[in-house]
Parts: sequence; C-alpha cells; structure tokens
Amino acid sequence: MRNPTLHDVARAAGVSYSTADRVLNERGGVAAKSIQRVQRAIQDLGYRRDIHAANLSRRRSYRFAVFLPGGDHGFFSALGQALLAQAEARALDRVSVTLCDPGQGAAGDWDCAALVGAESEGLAQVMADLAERGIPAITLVSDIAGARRAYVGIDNTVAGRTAGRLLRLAHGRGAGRVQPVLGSLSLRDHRERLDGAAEILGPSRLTLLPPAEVHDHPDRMRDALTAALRADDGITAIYSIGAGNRGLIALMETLGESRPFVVLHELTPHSRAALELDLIDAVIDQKPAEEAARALDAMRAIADGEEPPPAVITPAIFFKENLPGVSA
Amino acid sequence: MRNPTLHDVARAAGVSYSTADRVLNERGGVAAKSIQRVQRAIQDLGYRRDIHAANLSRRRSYRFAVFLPGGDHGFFSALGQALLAQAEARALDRVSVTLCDPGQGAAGDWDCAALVGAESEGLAQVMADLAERGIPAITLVSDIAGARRAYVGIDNTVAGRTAGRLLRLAHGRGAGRVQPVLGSLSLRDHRERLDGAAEILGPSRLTLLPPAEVHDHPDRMRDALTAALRADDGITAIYSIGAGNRGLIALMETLGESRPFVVLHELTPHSRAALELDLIDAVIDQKPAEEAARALDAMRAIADGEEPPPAVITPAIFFKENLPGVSA
DNA sequence: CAGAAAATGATTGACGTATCTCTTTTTCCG
DNA sequence: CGGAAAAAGAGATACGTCAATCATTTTCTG
Repeated sequence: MRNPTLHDVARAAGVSYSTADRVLNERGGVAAKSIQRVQRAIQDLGYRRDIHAANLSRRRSYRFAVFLPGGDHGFFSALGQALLAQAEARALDRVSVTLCDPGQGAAGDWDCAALVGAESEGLAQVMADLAERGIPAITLVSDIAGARRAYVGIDNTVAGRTAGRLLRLAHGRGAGRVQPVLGSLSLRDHRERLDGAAEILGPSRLTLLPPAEVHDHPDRMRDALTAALRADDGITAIYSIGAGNRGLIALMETLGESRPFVVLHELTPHSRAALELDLIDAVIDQKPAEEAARALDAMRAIADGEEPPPAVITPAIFFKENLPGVSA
Repeated sequence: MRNPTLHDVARAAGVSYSTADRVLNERGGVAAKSIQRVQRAIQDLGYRRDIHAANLSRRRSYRFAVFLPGGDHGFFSALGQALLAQAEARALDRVSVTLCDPGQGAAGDWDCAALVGAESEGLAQVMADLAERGIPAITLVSDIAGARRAYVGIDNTVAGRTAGRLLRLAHGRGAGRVQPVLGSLSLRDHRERLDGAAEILGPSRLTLLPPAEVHDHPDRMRDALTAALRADDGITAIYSIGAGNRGLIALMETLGESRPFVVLHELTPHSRAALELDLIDAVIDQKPAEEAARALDAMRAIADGEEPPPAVITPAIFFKENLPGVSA
C-alpha cells in the first residue's frame, strides 16, 4: 500500500541506509556491486524519491528565469504577467520566477530557464551563458532548433493550417486572394504558420499572396497593408501572422463594411475590442495563462530531474461570439 | 526571504508553538484572546502552512472518487483513462483516483469527489450520500445547478456559439437550414449548446430546425437523421450536440459528396477518422486529458482547504487539417 | 602481512508540521 | 481563598530525505 522509502530500499538491497543514499544521490565512494544491488532494489520495489520530503530537507526552492523579448508586444507582456501570477500562486511550492531581459545575458544562478526563440538581441549570448553554467532551458512560444529540454507552446504549423481552414470556410465556394503579413521570414514560428496556411490554401480557389514583412511594428503593418490593398483590389482576406496588429485594426476601421476577412493571432485588449467591433473576424490565441502554467510545470519537472510532460497547447479560436468572460 | 513557519507565528504572537498549533488546526481549548493574537500574527507575517510538510507529517494521501456515467460513450471512457493516467503521474503527490459507478451510490471514504451532471441513474443518491458524509464535490463536463465547489469543463453556451459561428462561416453569404441533434433537452449542457448556437444563427440567413432527441444512441441518431433528411431536402448542415455520432458518421458515409456540413462534439477515434475521411467538417473538443488534469488540481485544492483555481477549459476546434499528432 | 585506502555502517540533526503526553500557570467560581 | 477547570507551555516522536561525522570493516598494494 504505502510507497517504499529509501529505508526499504536499503533493507531490500542488504546495505545500510547510508550506502543507499550514496547511490541515490551519486555521492561516490560506493563499490560497483553495491551500486548494482541498490539500483536493483529501486527497480524491484518501484521506489521513487519523495520529492516533497527531499525539498523540505534541502530547503530547496525553484528559481526560474524567463527571458522574454521586450518591445511593444502585448502578448509578451501578458505572458509575463501570467508567469508572475502563476509563480505567486505556487509560492507554497517554492517556485519563484524572474523575468529577464535577453539583452543582459544570463547572469543569475537558476534551476531552469525558459527562452523565446524570437528575434531578440542577446539570445545567442543567453544560450551560451546557460550552457556554460549547465542550466537547462526550455523554449517558450517559439521553438529553437537544436538541443533543449522541452517546448511549451502551440504547434505553429497546425495554427497556420487552422487559419487556412478558417479562410477557406469564410470564402465558401468562392475564389479569393489572401494577403499574409508577418514579422519576418527569418522567424521560425512565423514561417511555420505561413507554411501551414499555404498547405490548406494550396488546393483551393484561394490565392496566397507573397507575405509582407512588417517586423511587428504597427506603423509598418499599416503602411504595408495600405500599399497592398491599393496595389491589388482583389484582396479578400488578410492573415496576420505576427504582432503589430494595432496598425491593421486601425486600417480596418477606415475601410468600413467592405473590409477584407481578417484572421490574426493573440487575443489582446486590442484584438478583443476589434473582434467585438466587427473590425476583424477571428483570433487564434495561444492562451498565455495556460502557457505560463505549463511552462512552470515543465521547468519544475526538469529541475527535479524528471521528464517534462508533453505540453503542446491547442490554440483557441475566438470569434466575436465566443470570447471568454472577463473572469477567465 | 524565507517563508515564515508556525514557530515564527507563535513567537510573533507571543504564545507557544502548541497554542499556535491549536489555533491553526482548530483543536479547541484556546482562549479567545489567544486565538486573536495568533490569527493576527498569521495575517501580519503572511504565514501559509507548508502543505507538503504537513502531508508528510500526517502521512496524508488524497483519495478522490470520480463518478462517470457508463454506457456506450467514447468520451467518458477517454476521460476515465485520462483521469487514471493523471493519477498515476501524480502518485508521488499522493493522489489516487477511483472511478465509480453512479448506480452504486457513494460508499467509500473520499477526500473529494467529482461527478458529471448528466442523466445517470443514481446521481441524486450519490449527491445525497456525499452530502451526508460531508465530502465536497466538484462537477465535471456538465454542471449541476446548486451548491458545489467548482466546475471543471467547457462553457457549453460558448461552445454552442462557436458551433453557430462555424455554421455561419460555412454558409458564406448563402442561406441554409441547420438540423440540430442532441441527447435530450433535459440535459443542461445540451440545452446550453443549442441555445448558444441559436443565438448566433438567429440574426442570419440560416434556419435552426427543431432539435431531434436521440438519447446518445447511434441507432436512434441514424434513424432520426435519415427521417429528417427525407422530410426536408433543404437541410444544409447538421449540428450534433451530444453523443452517438457513430450513427451520424455511418449515415454520412452513404451520402457521398452531397452530404450536409457537419459539426459535432468530442474528438474520439471515430470522429477523428470521420474528419480525415471528409465525412464531417469540424469537431469541438473539450480535451479530456486537460480536463482530467484540471479536475485533479481542483480536487486537491479543495482537499487542502484552498480555493480551487478557475478551470474553464476553452474548447478546441478541430478540422481535418489541424488534428493533433498521435503523441498528443 | 602491515599499512593505506576504499567502502560501508551507524548515528545525528535538520526541514516544517502533526499529534500526543505531561507539566505548569492562569482563570473562574463558590 | 481554595480547589477545579481551563489554558498554556514544554517536550518528544514521527514523516522521508539530506548531509554530515565518525567508527568500523573490507580491499588493495607493496
């Protein structure tokens, strides 16, 4: 019934508690055959260390660093808020979170770090710092190819496909021309979303136009879209892949009824208001609060030496009519 | 820096540890003014009991019961699986889950229970049993009006609105007739979904036909829809609100290209296959794995005497193209 | 085989809380 | 004021693990 303790393991292995402890915590100075006997007993009994008792004894706390890109990006500030709120809620679990500026490198002493694979100045430096100090890291929101422990966020290709499907639905059986706008083609997540949308729009009567790069700036967004709409009066829809949507929304405000169908990412106060005012049609959201919670779950698992649970967030699709209540 | 302990509280209140403990755990035999002083100190220091140390000391384990309706219902078996898997994953957190048959009443001794507000035989008896024993309960999947501690699941009105919006999108600017099918109008969640859809379809060129009640049976589903399609050849879409979708899918298989647009609930092996084969168009899923995780979170919070975190799950919308990978 | 080195065992005191027992002090009431 | 009851304090032990010390035994080496 009761879970076995390390004492049980020691007894089963025929060694003292000290030796079992030395094996479990890899303190060294144990003969190979003793190591084997202890590991065998751990296997046989299905022993698993009581992490709470261990944390109590060690007065351990989980110190996590999250490197978020700065700048005018509503989503990241929402994510940062959510992370701090989650950390507060988990204070009893000894979890603390520090938001860091990627520009400053990774100075502190952390148990695990999270970083966003987006265009931020010091990202390479941060990764080097972390690697040098042996601090494990996960990626958040936007993945980075190569070695890291886990990715918490949406599958951007799937998100792009979802957008593509919404665009097709919106056109019914009719034809149309879709203008994609993104931050930069060098951003993996933006590229993946675009590719996902292209997959779905390929076999349809919709044409996916070449994407405009606006580097997440509202002004550039507005200018680029104004130019695109002027150049091609057959544009029936806009798919905004990155940030800077205030520019898009402002532009839609001027167009009135005849505006194209608009799908964009991230539910922010701005995009929410735009949905409610019928300035845009659909928002694909990656739910920062949930993402924050799953990120802390993953970081804690890693800090405990466990395998982080898979945490692919399914993006939520919001229309005017299914917006979450203010409480949520 | 360090969180205050009960010793700190006792010192701050100017009483002994014993007295502070008697107050904290309401053991009685403490003078009113001492109670006040201790509570004051708890406030001032922001003391919060270290639940892990407490659990360790008390050798506490969390025994949860979940009352799931039985029967031919892919979703509930998936939910049951997810609950057991989650419990397994949290064995180190001393969480154990027992799936119970609502027909048997609530016999065991539980720290918290979860029940589904659906049409199951013994639900009233279970609720009475739990109330009598003072066992707190949450609701899962389908809410029950009245006193309970928390609801974990989707907002069914919002889900219905989402379906309504998908149906509108699918019709573009054209008109159409939508046939809703549900288990029973006496089920609150089914009614809510229907009402949600009606809200959106009201101000449109779509007509929401009177719903067919099929009591979640595939055969009845098939018969009812066959009859409806025969009686009204203007039906352009079907919204299946409850279970028994195998009957719907089988029928769509016979209709070929000219089938109506179909939206249904719950991603199961059947509905997934149907999506992939283009037999249906969209699935609104409440993500049983996530629901299981949040349910256990809520039950643990309640068992610990805390406020359960809000856990309104945003339903996922799946099309053929954004189905989650097999791993997820 | 002696002596050093390595391995093992035994024991202890935390960590923060629960729970129990046994004093000692305070308060109450007639 | 005396005695009983209530309240408070003191202390011990336990939960499962960590981390350290010290003693003892085994193994290795020359």
